[in-house]
Amino acid sequence: MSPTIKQIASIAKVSIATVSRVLNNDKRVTEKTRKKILKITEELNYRPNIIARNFVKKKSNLIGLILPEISDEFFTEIIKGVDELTFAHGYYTLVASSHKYESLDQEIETFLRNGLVGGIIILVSSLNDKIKCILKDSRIPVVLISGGSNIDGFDAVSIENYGGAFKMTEYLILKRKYKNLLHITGPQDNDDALLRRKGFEDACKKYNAAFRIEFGEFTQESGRKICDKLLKSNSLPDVIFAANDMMAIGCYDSIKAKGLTIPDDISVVGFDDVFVSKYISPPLTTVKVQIEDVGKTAAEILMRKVREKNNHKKIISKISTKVIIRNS
Amino acid sequence: MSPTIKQIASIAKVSIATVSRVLNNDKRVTEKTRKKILKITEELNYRPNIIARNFVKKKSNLIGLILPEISDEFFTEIIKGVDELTFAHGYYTLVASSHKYESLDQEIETFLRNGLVGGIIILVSSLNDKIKCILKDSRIPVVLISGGSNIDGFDAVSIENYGGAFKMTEYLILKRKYKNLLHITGPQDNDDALLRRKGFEDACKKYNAAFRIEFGEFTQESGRKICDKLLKSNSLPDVIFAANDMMAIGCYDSIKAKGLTIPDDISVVGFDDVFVSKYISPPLTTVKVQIEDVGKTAAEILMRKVREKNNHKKIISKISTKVIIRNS
DNA sequence: CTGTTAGCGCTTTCAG
DNA sequence: CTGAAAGCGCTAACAG
Repeated sequence: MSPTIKQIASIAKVSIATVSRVLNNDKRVTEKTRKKILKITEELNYRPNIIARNFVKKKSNLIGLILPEISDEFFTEIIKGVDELTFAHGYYTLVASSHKYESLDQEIETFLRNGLVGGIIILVSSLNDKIKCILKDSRIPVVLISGGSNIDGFDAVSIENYGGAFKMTEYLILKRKYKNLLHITGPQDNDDALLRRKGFEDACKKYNAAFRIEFGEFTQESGRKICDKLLKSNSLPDVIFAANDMMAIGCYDSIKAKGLTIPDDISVVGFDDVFVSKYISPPLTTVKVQIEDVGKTAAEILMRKVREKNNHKKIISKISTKVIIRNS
Repeated sequence: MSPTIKQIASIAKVSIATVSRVLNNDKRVTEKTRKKILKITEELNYRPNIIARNFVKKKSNLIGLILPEISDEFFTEIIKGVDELTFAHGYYTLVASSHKYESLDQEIETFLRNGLVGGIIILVSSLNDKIKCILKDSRIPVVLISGGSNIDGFDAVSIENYGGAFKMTEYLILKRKYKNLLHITGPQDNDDALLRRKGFEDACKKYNAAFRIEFGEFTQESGRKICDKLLKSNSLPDVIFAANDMMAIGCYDSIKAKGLTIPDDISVVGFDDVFVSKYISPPLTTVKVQIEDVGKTAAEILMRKVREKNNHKKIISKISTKVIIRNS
């Protein structure tokens, strides 16, 4: 068995309370006994039982990170950002994919109440009422990573979706002189997709450009399919603005398969700036999102909430975006 | 406060033992009381306190996954593989980057003994004696994800590094008729790098091909630098076999900057088959590693060990590799 | 079938 | 400054 404070106490011939005090840097111990106890813990290579400690203190040094799935780069960056920050605060990160939302609400509820974690970060593409309701009376702090709309009353960090899409569209119309634009949006219940679309539409309207919308799924495959269909028709837009890079890459596949060239025959731009975007040919013009910052910021907010139990001020943070001009 | 079994017991007018029994599917409870208690737990929306449960049972439904860092795709895939499998077994995954190995051994030791996790998966590039020693007398199961050499006495999963490199080299010599090869290896204390290099060398020797080695760091930057230096010299090899794709991409950067073309002027191949490899131009010929399987297999082994406490047979699993021929 | 009770390892009053 | 003792929520003998 691992040594316990009881054993240490008996060896040091003091009470367990004293040992506990030393371990918790309580000042009320003579330097002499402190030294003695420290020496013994050292020799026995003692590690406090965190479970026991968490149990009695009714708090946890774990934070939960619930993701819809752990698949692409986007999630890695978030995990990384969260882990870095929480680790620096002495917390561990429990990563749980909500496994295709089979029962996101159940999973959230369990996490909220089983005492395992002291706080929780949830990445949701959209917030339904049921989840809102569950979250509302959570006793542990919750931070949302979300599209950005519809997060009334929650701490959240989101991407500057609207602004990024607007800026990109502005660039396409004003600098590139495109007059006929097409936007491939993401899943219709996805907040990020919604806001990017709105940014696109508003910019088009503002500058009187012709535009239309196609409905994708944020996957490479869906981008390819939509583009295939498009190329068969006889009304090509000047540019395809895909709501994420993966769909843009799907468009690349389709366009190249047809023997057309980007951007001469048709231009394609994306959103996210995933790793591959600068390596594909031609390098993809896109809206850069510093995703690691999303995770980091969410963790920062959460850590603050966990510390300052009484701080109930809602924090909403927006991670800015930037148009990256390459050659597509 | 969240409801406890005590409250449920008092409402149901039974003892806490009975409540505990129905919660743990103990048969020794009448259907009637079981129903009654279940109804109450339902109404109160009771969730057992996992910390308390783990504490008294002296086991944990958490498994720890220690990574050197959470940066690239390689780690995402592993996290994904591990999470999927453990989740299916009712376990959660604690992801901890060992944060640039500041003190990997300390971190491992803490994990091993603080009671938090019931098992642990460690990704190490090489195993030093100190870590081995710590691992040797662990009371919880440990599975290593490692290069493959030097893992005597541990459960481990590794990549078929040697075989993959050998196959690739064979292909380069036999099919592509290259006579003068160069290998950029990885960090010198990295087992994966070591074995890939050995596979390369042995194949070259077997077929009497000329070869030399350059020393990289597994980073894109190091690949670029080495290649820059190489292109300035007057002894170009027919092909550069980089020990991973990122260095191969670095070579691409260097070669393209010089205005040379791949593979006509010089060929480049890699190892890993990361996501971007098929998108760069020209698509990279490489050795594919099914990395998700690495995580999944490690988790599988760990789950088995956690279940069958008495099973002390060591399991070593090797994930196979495959040469992917593209156009580089 | 059900209740009583001890105790997991630790923190935290409360006395001394 | 130090010790005794209670108790966190739950499980698991042990009695009945």
